[in-house]
Amino acid sequence: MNVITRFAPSPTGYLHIGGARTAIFNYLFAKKHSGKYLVRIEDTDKKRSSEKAIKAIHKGLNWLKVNSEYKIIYQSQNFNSHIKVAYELLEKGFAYKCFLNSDELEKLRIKSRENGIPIKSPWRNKKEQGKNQNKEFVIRLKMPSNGTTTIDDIVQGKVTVKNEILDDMVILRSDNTPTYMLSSVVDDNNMKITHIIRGDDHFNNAFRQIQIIKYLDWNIPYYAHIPLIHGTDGTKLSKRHGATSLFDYHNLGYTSEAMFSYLLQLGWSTKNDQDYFMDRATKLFALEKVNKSPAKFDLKKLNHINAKILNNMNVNDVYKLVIDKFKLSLSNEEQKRFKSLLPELVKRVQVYTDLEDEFDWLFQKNFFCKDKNFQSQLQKHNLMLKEIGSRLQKCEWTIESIKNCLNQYILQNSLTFKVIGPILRMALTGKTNSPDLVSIIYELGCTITANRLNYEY
RNA sequence: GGUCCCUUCGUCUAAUGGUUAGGACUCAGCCCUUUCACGGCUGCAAUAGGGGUUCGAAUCCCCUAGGGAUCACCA
Repeated sequence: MNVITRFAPSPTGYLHIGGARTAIFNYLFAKKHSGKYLVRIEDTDKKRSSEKAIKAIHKGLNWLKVNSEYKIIYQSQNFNSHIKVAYELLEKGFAYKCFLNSDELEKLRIKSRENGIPIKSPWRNKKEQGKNQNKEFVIRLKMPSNGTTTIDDIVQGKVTVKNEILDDMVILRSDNTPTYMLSSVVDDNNMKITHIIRGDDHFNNAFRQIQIIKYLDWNIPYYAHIPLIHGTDGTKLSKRHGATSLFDYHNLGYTSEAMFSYLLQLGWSTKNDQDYFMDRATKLFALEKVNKSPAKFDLKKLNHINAKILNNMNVNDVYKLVIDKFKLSLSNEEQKRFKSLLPELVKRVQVYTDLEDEFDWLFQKNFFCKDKNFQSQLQKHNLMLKEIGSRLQKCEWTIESIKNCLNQYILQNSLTFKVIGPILRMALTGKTNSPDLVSIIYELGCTITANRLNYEY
């Protein structure tokens, strides 16, 4: 089979992480089967759609590297074909005009809900609309009233529903625009989508939409309704759970590789493999292995994956991420210093934006320790720092010599590294923890090191 | 409320009738160590509850409880 999948977001806001995961699944499934992966913007609701949102979605997809290589499809551009189908359904008797006004509809809705029956307009069985000819109407699909509908969903399994619970959904609005329920089905058919992979909040819709397909005798696609992502409290992920926009995670210092890997393993895995990167995932991905139950979004695990990825990345790539993020412009010397120290610094953060804390001592001219808590200690050991500083100035500038120089000082003064270490660290970095001191001294260079050790506190 | 779906350590999950129920994250402890990390090792911790079927059930069936999705001229 020639697999074709699609990711079909509605451009009403940013790309949220649930949508991002749906995109990943669609992308991977298509790649795995050497098929096509398409993106379709579902902008049937013009009032809620925006250009800005479309841009945000592309930005997100590009960042995650799951954008389509094919032409992006805009649903609104196919309106005419959708409308045509609505009238075709009407002509064939599978749909009907409904002239209910909003008050009448509201009453019907309340009644339906009380009785636990779906909405079916009284116009369903009226032969001709005669005097209503000029009134506003919607077109509703005439759902089968008996029998059952079964969908063999790749993720959810075989599910059967009684047709009597299906409501006569609106397929064409009174302003002559098609609804999502119609447009989506028509576009999927036109695009020859073979596998519809989407959030399971659409599962109920599938039983309604499939009726259109049956009436028109179109090919029924495979369905795979993947579970939603939940917040830590078990409810559908929303803003109160923290960032829900995919791109927020970029701004927070997560790599797209980490997001990809994490989102993918939220609901899918093979055996005990833990990290799935693009190339491996495309080989292994199988919809059948997707869990039916929703998974909770766990930032701690994301942090862990991100830290691991950051540490396995090429130094230049991490460097670039940080430079871009903070718009740093560094001298050659500073660049070299940063890159040399970066592998050690990265071990200490989970998101690369946390590296910002290191910028002061790394790049600030005339740096000195500003932390009040350490001032007295620095004053107390003023002489020691100066002595070490002057010894270092005479030292050949290699890691080995610097190390020897410090060791000599320790030996001659009957000290241990534990005694001088913390003081040196405060003077050089202003902090109580840092990478190895010898490397720091080496990378800072003789002049800067000496200046910092000679500072009068 | 109707309909549909779900339920294995706190979290993500493995185990498709036979395992001391495995791994990963988190947490705790230890080792390494000039600090903080990295890394390594060890530990805590689960089959929602109740009935069946079976020699044997996390796994199959039923009931209960809990959770979720959906019920628009939104998508």
